[in-house]
Amino acid sequence: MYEKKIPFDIDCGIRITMEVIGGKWKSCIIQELSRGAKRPSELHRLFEEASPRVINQQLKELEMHGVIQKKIFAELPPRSEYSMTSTGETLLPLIEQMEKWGDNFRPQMKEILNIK
Amino acid sequence: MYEKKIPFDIDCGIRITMEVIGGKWKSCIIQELSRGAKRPSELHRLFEEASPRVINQQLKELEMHGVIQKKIFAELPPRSEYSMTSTGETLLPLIEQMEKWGDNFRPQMKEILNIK
DNA sequence: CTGTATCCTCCAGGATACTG
DNA sequence: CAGTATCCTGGAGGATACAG
Repeated sequence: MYEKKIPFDIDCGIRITMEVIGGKWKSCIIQELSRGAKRPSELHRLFEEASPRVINQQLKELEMHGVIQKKIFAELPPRSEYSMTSTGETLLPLIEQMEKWGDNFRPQMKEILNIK
Repeated sequence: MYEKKIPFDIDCGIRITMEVIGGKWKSCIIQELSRGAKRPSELHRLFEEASPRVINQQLKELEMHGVIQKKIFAELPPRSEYSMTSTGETLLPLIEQMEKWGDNFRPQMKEILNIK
C-alpha cells in the first residue's frame, strides 16, 4: 500500500462519495451484492474482465469503508461471503440514479464517440 | 492526446456517467456553472489547487460531452464564458445527491481515516 | 486573458505466481 | 477456494513555458 500524495479532501462531499464508490469495479460490486450475498469466486466469474486481485482489493476497500461486510466460514475448502451493510444500502439510490443517467445518455455518448 | 487502451465500456450506464463527471474537477465545475456562467479565469481563481491546464482540459471534455457550452467574445483582451446546457442541467440532481451522501458519510469517513 | 504544447510524476489497476 | 506478494504500465493530472 502507498500513501496518497495529494491528500484526500475531506471537506468536499463529492470527493468523499467518489472515494467510496469511485473505484473501477466498486459500483458494479455493490449492485451485485445488493441482490444478495456473494462469494469472491462468484464475483470473479461475473466480472471476468477484472483480475481477481483487483476485485479483492476493491472488496477490501469497500469493507474498510463499511459499506459491505465479510463473513468467513471456517471450512475446507475455505469459503467467505460478502454482503451489503445498512450503510451500504444507502448508496443504492445513488448508484441507481447514476446508472439511469448513463443509460439515458448512451445515445448521445455513442454519437460523440462515433459508434454505429 | 492518446487513446484509451482498455476500451471504454459503453454498455454500462455507470461507466458512462463516470466518464462524464468522473474527472477530478468536473463535478466542482458543474456545480459552479450551475450557479451561472463563468469565465475561465474565474474558475482558475475558484480552484486554485488545480492547474489551469487541467481546468481547461476538463472544460473541453465537458463541452465535448455536451454538458456545458462555450461562448466566445471577439474582443481584446480575449473573453470566453462557459455555461450549462440543458443536458448538463440533468446532471444536477445526481451531483447534489452525491454531495449529500458524502456529507452524511463524512463523520464515518473521519473515523476510518482517524482524523480528529 | 485564453488556450496549447511539453514534460513529468505517481498510483490505480492489470498480470502472474504463490501460500494456506 | 481465498488471499497475498511482486512487478509493471497506462494515462490522469500537475508544472511550466509560450503563443495569440
